[in-house]
Amino acid sequence: MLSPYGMEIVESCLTCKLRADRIFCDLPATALQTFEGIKYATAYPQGAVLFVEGQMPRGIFVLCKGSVKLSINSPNGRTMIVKIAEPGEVLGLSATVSGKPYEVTAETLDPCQVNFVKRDDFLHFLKDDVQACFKVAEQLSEKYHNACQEVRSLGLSHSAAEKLANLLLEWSSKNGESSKAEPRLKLRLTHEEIAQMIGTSRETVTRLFADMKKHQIVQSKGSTLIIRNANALREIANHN
Amino acid sequence: MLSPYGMEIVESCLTCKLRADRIFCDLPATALQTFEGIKYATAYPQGAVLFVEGQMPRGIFVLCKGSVKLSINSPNGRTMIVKIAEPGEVLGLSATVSGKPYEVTAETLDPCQVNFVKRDDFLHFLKDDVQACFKVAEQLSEKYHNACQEVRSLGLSHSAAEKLANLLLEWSSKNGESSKAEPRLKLRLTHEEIAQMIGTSRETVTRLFADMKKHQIVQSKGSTLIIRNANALREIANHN
DNA sequence: AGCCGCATGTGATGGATGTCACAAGCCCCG
DNA sequence: CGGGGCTTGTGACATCCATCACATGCGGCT
Repeated sequence: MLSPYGMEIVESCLTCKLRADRIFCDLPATALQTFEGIKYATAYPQGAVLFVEGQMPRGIFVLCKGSVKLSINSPNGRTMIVKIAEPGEVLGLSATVSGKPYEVTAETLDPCQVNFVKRDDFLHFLKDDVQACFKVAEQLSEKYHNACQEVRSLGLSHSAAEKLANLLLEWSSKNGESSKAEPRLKLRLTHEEIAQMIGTSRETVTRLFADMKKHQIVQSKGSTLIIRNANALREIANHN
Repeated sequence: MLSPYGMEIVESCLTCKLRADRIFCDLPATALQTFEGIKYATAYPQGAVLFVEGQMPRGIFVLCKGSVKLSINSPNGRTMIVKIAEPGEVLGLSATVSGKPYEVTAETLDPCQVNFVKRDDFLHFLKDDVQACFKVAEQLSEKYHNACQEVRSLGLSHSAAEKLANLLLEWSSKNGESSKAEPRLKLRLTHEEIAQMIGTSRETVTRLFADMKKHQIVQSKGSTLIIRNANALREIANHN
């Protein structure tokens, strides 16, 4: 079966093969059954906006497939990318729980498959199921943890180089390449977007990459980046 | 009855007069009873460190009286104040839930009264009580919300003036003075600490205050600050 | 009163980086 | 193959701010 955007749809959370390794999907069968009843399986094309910061919360979006850009925007057009969400992450959770407006804007980077649950349904679900409720607390802790990392990176480093190095190290640790001598990673974002992730300008990012290439710290092959000197990167990341 | 640091101790959460308006204290009697059984009422002098970022979580600290400075520190001695916690706030919550190290360092600014609950006890408590668990989710949402504000302020503003203006407006909105024509607020922090809150240097804060005084935007009387021109402040806060 | 320690005020200076302006490269598509 | 649109690369320049180095002020303690 194919979805509108050429994706295979995972029919049910009960049979989803990805269940075991997902934070929110490994509830006991009974809870999952209830969840089945209130969720809407949906699909979005690339570039779709799930919600905008400031909107009152309509509900949660469980990301099953694809990736979603979470950003914070200012009225004057500046934008800061907070995170690229991957499958398993629950979007709009904190706003849905607290009833306050969404904190961030969520926009799909790929075609995405998403399970949507209306706020009321979700709150009832939580109040009937301690386990689910606890899972939510865990997810929120995770989100808070990430936000703290963000604050740390933004607040404690003076140079843009430091932040970029940190970002690269973080990325390479996420895809399991960090243990290798010369980790590789696919750059899925433009310089512009990377700049928005570390709160600097596009030109600065370009120049930093140029510098790093000159100093043999990284090397790029098409859209893959090879880290040739991880120690030097770590050096930069921990100040100067 | 007087505690070691000259504070009156609130004996029991059941009779605490502050209960109604506190997020975590208004559970039903039965739950509160259980909570009574696992909490340790403790008191700390000014300058005490409740926990340090990076430590494995020992449990939660419910702040009943006093205020606590939450900060993020870098190995190179730089420090960033994330928040000044007030009574009712639960500290170390997200780390305790997730089992990851504390994200921040908590240090008392006054003599403080604190209810401590060990991690294991707390987790069992949560798993037995949906309501408490939901409260925790709400608190965590709140924390996440604050962290997002922090990211917004750090990431989306270019000038230190902007951040300082934002901070002052936030403070004046918190103590209910913001509606007045000339809101007043007590400055309980030094310029150094204010600088750490907005991620800039002490000298810059001093200079910014001097500027604002010169332009009749604020005026200081001892340790109280009077905002004479809130609109000008808002102007500064929303860019430049 | 006088002194010490901390908080605040202020000038000089250099460095990092935002911004503007434009060149060059790359990719998609007709 | 050629052109338009996005991305990347690069120079020149102004600006903001961290940093250093003192001066001043203020409160408490002896």
